[in-house]
Amino acid sequence: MATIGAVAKQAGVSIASVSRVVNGTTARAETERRVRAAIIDLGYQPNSAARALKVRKSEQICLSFDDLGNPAYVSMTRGVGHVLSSSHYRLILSSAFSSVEEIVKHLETMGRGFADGLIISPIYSDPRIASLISRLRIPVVLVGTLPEGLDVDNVHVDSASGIEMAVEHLVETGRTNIALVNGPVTTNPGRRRKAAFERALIARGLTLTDESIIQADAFSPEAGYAAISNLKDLKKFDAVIGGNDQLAAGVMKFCFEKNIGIPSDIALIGIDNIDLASLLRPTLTSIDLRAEERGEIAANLMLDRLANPDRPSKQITVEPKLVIRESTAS
Amino acid sequence: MATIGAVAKQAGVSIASVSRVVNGTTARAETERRVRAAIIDLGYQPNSAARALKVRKSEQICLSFDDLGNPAYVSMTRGVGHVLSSSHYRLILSSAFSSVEEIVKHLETMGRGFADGLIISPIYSDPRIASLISRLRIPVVLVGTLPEGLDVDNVHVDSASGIEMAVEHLVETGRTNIALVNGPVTTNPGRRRKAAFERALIARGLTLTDESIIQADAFSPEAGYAAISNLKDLKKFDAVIGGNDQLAAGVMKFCFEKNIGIPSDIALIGIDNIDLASLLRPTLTSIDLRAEERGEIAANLMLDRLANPDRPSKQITVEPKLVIRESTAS
DNA sequence: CTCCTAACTGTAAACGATTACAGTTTGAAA
DNA sequence: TTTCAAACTGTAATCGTTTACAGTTAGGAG
Repeated sequence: MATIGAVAKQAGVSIASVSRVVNGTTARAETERRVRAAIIDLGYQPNSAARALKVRKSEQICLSFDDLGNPAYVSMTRGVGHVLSSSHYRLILSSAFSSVEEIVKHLETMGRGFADGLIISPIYSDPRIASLISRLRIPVVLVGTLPEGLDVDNVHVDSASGIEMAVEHLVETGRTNIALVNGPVTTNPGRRRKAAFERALIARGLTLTDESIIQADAFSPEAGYAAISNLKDLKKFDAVIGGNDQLAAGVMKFCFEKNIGIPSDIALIGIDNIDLASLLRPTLTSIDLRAEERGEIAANLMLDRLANPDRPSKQITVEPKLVIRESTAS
Repeated sequence: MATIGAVAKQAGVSIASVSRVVNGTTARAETERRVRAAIIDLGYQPNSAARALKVRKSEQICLSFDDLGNPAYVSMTRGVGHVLSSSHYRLILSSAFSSVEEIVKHLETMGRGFADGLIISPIYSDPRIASLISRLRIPVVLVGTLPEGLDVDNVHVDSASGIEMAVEHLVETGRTNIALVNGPVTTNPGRRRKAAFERALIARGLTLTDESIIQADAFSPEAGYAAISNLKDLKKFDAVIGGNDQLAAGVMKFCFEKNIGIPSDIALIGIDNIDLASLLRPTLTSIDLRAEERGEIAANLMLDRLANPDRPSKQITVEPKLVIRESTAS
């Protein structure tokens, strides 16, 4: 494996000159020609560890989230990737955490100069996570609910207002008994959507009982199906909001099997507006949380912060958007 | 930012001793105690670039593929992640390539000691890709069709036999006029599925005309919908095979809108058996290409190769599995 | 108490790049 | 031809680790 020294020798110049040619600083035409020839000759590739050690930069930005299986995160990744591809930073992903421990382990390796910036969207809210993030010496952009007292760039979607829109829309289309099939309350989205749902129902004087919130143990179709199956009497509701589209898809599957008509017997709304929403039958009304856009914003915040390390941190809020489809027709 | 030297000073030992404690070599109990105390005191984290430079290892394995939007790759990632999480290697992902140029750029950075191993699943077959891979000095596991003359570890699913199964199943359930809504033929899967489809039809003496293969320009529901919309006379077919489940979902959507019954008028089969298949209505019969399992196999091949660099390369073939659902009922 | 081995520890040389700084060339102007 | 500034080039220090090697220490055996 050729090093810069080998190239220098082959070209008959100093390693400083090779370095300058590689990094685009000025050099005499003849020098440059010889260096380039030697580089091709030897198949030289600069060693990135050595470079990173010297310049204290890895040219990498890490995007991490908890659940690659959720298409909303895939959209977010697309947004981030799109913005970063026109910068000189490489995007690397780190995902599929199964536990808070893994997140912690991951955050620790972030402290080792492994990336120049971290865009993170944690769904679990554990005090350790906030504390580790605050100790990180690299810029962090947090996508999602900002933990108390953490001062980093943040992009956040007003999911409470999304729930609000969903309830509003259901009421407008004549529904009054609304249930929420919620994701785990150990997660931020789970907790916040639950709270927002309760507020929205109370604000309108709608019935809210213990049974109005049905807890699923994951944000997946299977979990949605299982959760709704456990419900004694689905018929007493005329509308269901899924904690996300996948949960809603599980509910829809159950209703189909039990011959419960959507939207005739029960209206159904999902959250995230992933591709699946328009493929289901009936097509699924959904609250679009603009994941791709949030990814773009996060990436831009990161680039801005990297270029300008001392600016005060920014918090950006994105407004959700109601996408009406068949599952809530009157 | 604390370095090993600062820790050594604080603990009153040499940097060699600190290094030994950190890396788990033997040390006197008292030494170890003092070093650990200093580490916690200073919040020391070893610099990974310096370590990588010295030991010529990054402890990272890179997984790259072209389309994160395809849930099959997400499954594959899960398989890889699962295996790697019990090793000391970190998994990093690199995806969302929009062009062969980007893949090439990416492969070049792989040559810089950025990862210790590369698991790659390229869908485009470009001679440059094969040539770059063969020049890489790190172990490579290729998931998918192995380019001519490239001698690396490989895991490959016999998709021809999958198509075979699909046709067989359709014939058994009484269909004889079968169309394929294929993904782009600029991709390996697109090309191979087309060829396998033609062979299967010819082998059975079934009608195969120019119209039997409908080319979509991506492996997405929208592309499937668009492709099938362009077809003059869908009615002359009694079965459609989608190049993947997402293409099939697009076809299903179209059929629903045009009041074409599935499976009554047309039987439909997808490929990949992603979650979506069981959420659609009717549920979608699909050829399971065992993406998660292929990911596991690939990761194990990689670990094995890393432990044993000189063994001859292995090629492993996975058999697809037909999952029968409603969309092909007689 | 002396000796000896085993266990530990420290010194210093790498790893492969970047970059001040000082020295050398170049070429136009006088 | 000489002069001088601008442009280029080379030397050597440095980034933060690991590790061979040599030196030290500990503690049991004699």
